Amino acid sequence: MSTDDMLPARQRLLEAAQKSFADKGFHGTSTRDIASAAGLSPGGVYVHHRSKEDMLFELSLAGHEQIVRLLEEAKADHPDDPRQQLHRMVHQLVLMHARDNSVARVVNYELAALNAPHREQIDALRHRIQELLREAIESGVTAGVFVVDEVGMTANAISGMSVDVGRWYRPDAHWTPERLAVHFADLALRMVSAA
Amino acid sequence: MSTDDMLPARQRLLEAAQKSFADKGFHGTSTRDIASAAGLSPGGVYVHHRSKEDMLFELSLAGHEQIVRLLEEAKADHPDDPRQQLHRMVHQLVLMHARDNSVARVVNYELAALNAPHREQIDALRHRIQELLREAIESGVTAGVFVVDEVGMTANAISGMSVDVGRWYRPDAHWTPERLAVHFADLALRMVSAA
DNA sequence: TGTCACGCTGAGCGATCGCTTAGTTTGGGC
DNA sequence: GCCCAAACTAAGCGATCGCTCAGCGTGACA
Repeated sequence: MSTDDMLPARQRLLEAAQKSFADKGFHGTSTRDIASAAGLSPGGVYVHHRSKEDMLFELSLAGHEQIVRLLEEAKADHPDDPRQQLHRMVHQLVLMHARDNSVARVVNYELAALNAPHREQIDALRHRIQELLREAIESGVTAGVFVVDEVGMTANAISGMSVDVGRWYRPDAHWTPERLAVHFADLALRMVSAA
Repeated sequence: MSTDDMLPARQRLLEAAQKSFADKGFHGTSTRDIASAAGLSPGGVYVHHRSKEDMLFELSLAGHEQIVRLLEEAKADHPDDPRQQLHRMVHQLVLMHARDNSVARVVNYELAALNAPHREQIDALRHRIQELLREAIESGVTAGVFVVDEVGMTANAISGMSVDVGRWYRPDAHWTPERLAVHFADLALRMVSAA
């Protein structure tokens, strides 16, 4: 075991669930997997969490809120410079998807396992995320800084290349999350500039 | 039921598995789900397929081979024009990920459910796919047509935005697969051109 | 008409699933 | 020293899992 021994059991369970959901999927993970990874017996899970789906929701909610926060900060940091705003947004997004890669996977690939009310809450946050990206591009077009013929599609392409980092990225000394983030943010600016 | 009634049972089973794997995941799909969607009893699956994992492998293999074929055709169609070659590659890739979006999901998101020997075969095809994209960019750089400082990262960004289409795309009268493909291919060219 | 191969059913095997519950342990407040 | 709440275990519930298998029906061929 690691330093996780010192954390409260509730936290240890969430971290164990996070890891397992990320690399085996929600349905590929048993509550016994989670319990034993957290150093508890199978019944120990339910002292701290109502259900397996509830753990997924808690993790998914925290992950989505983190992304919304990052994008809103990026927006607030550069209120009058669309280029810097978009650059910072993509930088933060890619950084997060690389560095907290297991969080990113749960956020983007385990939505189908949420129940209906939980799914609705998450969908509202996802809508907000797309909206922030779209507005950043839109404002650059309005200011005449960006040249984009299809704002919505371009927003999807930029968020897509960023989100997909969570799928393929593996920690690497050469391709650090920071280097990736800078390069992807530069690419995003190319995507919104005239050819 | 649809016209699927006319197809041989083996094919019907594969199509049912495809659909279910795509929207509930491999572990979220039971062999009984597959059987009943194909109009068979639970035991009927094993007349035609050795195991559930074997069905996943067959689907994954066919999907990956389709992608390799599309990219190799794109390469052969424009052997001396890096811009047209890359444009065609991204166009084909996005078209496929939008149009055959359930195939794309199985291809990209169910790799972890494959057993070790099957996973190795698939990984070889995935390596080939990345190689084809990377070479297309590389040849443009060599020819002085593209301006790219990190070929590998750029290849990952371009394949990432294309692959991610499989995750979010839903059939839509306005955003047809064809329109998406053209727009994403244009964006890819922006990504490899000087700012 | 007899028969044999083949597609398929339906019962069911052993394992594992999410989750509950009775009971044990433990540590802080009186 | 006593007590109670909270943390946790071990056993086990009913359901469902992937998969097997004995047997049934049917169509092609002798």
